[in-house]
Amino acid sequence: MTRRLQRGFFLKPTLDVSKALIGKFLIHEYKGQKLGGMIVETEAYIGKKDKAAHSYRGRRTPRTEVEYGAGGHVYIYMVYGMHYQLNFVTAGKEEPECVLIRALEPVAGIETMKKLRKTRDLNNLTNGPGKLCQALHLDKTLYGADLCARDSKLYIEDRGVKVGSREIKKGPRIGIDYAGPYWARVHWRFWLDRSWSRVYTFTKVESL
DNA sequence: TGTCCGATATCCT
DNA sequence: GGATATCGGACAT
Repeated sequence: MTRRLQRGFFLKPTLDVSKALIGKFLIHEYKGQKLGGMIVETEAYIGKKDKAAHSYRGRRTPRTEVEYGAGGHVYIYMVYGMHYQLNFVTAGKEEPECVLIRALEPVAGIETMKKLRKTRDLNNLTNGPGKLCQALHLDKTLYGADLCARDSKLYIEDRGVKVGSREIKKGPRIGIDYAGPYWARVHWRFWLDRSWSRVYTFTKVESL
């Protein structure tokens, strides 16, 4: 049984949504072909109080605007001038919270994704937030897109994969040292322990 | 208008 | 493990 996630899925506490997304399938229909895979790593950004979030203390700019709207919309932006980062808006209106998608296990359209990524290495295809955007051809044009719209080219599927809570590991988020020791340490990153993504994860943790 | 620097990836040694 | 590519948002001037 496969079904697309509907609005209600995203209108919940952001940490819950971050964990619930593990094991779901992110699909982008690009040039008539499905590209995507199973979500295996996420991070929560809980606006207002979270110093690591773009919407810290309610910062509201053209970039963060979509975070103040309804859950289930896409917040995507560029970092370091060359990588995109895919996020989903969560929680209620006026609460600027979101989930960053950090890694997938590639499942659909693998050959096309290899071309987009210019690599033959399956283990290097979607194991990072910038990499998965390149593999699925996600860019600024998707800013504000509605994952729950009937005609959306980007959506999340529940394909019936069961993930036990014990299989979900958690740890500090990546690359946010600027947020100070407290926010850099909260365990708001989640990953599927059975996935190869743990290799990526553990490497990064060692370097913290 | 100008400056700073980031929720990274890659290539090199 | 270290350098560096390369854009544009945020905020100060």
